[in-house]
Amino acid sequence: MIRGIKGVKDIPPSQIPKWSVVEKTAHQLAQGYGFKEIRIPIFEPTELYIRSIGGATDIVEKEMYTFLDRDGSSLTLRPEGTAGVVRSFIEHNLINEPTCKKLYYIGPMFRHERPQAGRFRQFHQFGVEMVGTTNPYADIEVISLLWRFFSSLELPGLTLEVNSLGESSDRQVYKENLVTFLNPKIEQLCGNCRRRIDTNPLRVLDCKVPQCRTATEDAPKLTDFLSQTSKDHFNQVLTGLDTLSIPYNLNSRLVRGLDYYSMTTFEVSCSSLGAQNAIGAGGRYDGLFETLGGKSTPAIGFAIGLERVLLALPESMIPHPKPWVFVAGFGPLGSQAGFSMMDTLRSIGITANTDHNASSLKSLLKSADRLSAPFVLILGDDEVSQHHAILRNMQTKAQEIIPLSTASFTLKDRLSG
RNA sequence: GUGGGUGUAGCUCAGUUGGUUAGAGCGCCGGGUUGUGGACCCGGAGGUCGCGGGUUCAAUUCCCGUCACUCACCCCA
Repeated sequence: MIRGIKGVKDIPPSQIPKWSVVEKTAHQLAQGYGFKEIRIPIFEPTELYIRSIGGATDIVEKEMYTFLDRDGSSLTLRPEGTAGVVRSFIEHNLINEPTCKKLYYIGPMFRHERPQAGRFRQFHQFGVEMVGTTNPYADIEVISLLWRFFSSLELPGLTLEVNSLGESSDRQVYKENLVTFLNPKIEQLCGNCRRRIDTNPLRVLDCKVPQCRTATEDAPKLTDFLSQTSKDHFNQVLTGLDTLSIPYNLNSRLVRGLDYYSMTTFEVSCSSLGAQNAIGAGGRYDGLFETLGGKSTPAIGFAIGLERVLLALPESMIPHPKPWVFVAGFGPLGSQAGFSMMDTLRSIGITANTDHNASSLKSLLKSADRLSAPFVLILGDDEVSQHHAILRNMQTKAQEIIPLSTASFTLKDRLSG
């Protein structure tokens, strides 16, 4: 038997209704905010991700699915969406397209991690990118869409945390101060963090190891190193969130794991999720375009993990199936008539189905029951010769005799009621 | 990559202090006669007890290894 790949899941028919609500909500809300959908490739040159995400990050160091193409060039299955969108943006000069400054995507991402609850090797993200403006209103709009997506789906136990990483010059000064603070305390830090002092000192603040927490309690705060411009920007974002009544917590330790973030960053976590509780996150990445060889262009976006959204999705959000009719044609005349009736129904948009393995009325009804058909159209030889059919409501057991000539219209009426 | 838990029927799980034909519930198939589903009753199919090795007269049960699943660390959405 050939098994599927570890951490790569099938989505069985029973799960599709959940996915449909979530995807539909994503499309409708994103478009309602003026975002246009973009579909980018599932694999890209490896270099794209190394340069955008950062060579010292876990994603690049140990989680990418990287392989050689036949010509020897290195390709990578996308571990996230922003890099590809920005690459596409630069490559096609989308900055000149007025309709392309707000883009969204939905699709699979790939990271070689050890699977656990809410974490898979192939997982799906819904993300948006707003390109070309430094205006704080852009930040607010993006966070508002993120928050509205979750509240439309009625996910319980959400917390929004926000922080500002400042401009890269702010961060440079801060980093030096932080390293000076950390170096004397190096003995108290975990092995991971000792390494981080050189590679990415900001992440030390994000460490969950208790000793690291206590060691960094009095660490200098990034907020104190922000330039006036950064401070003003961040304050306007916070004021905007207040105006829109979006609840948030300030978290000066919130550091994103991808190197390209700057200024505003945010993360939504969900208390009903267990260990992997980050359900959506994002921030500004004003430097990424330049990093990838484009013109300096500010941008902000987020990504949401759809599997995690599904885990937290309340049962009540799953829509009831549309009413449909099971056609039970039996006997030489009945099965003929049933078959053409089914086609007539489908031609006017009524969902109709039957079971070709059932031939007696009993077995047909049994099959209809198992498919939880709300209505069954009974068509035996007797009915055909009398030019009518029996419409059975499976829930109430009520049956009515309807003329064959107008059956499809009667059906349409009954199903919509 | 590290650690814990689990692996018995299609599914959820009992069980065997090592001993002839391994159980339940649900599901599935058939029957309870002739054209009416779900309930009930009766019957039936279905398992190399994850795989490999070891100990033993004897292993599904004990030991070792391995693989898979799962949760957590880490990291992230």
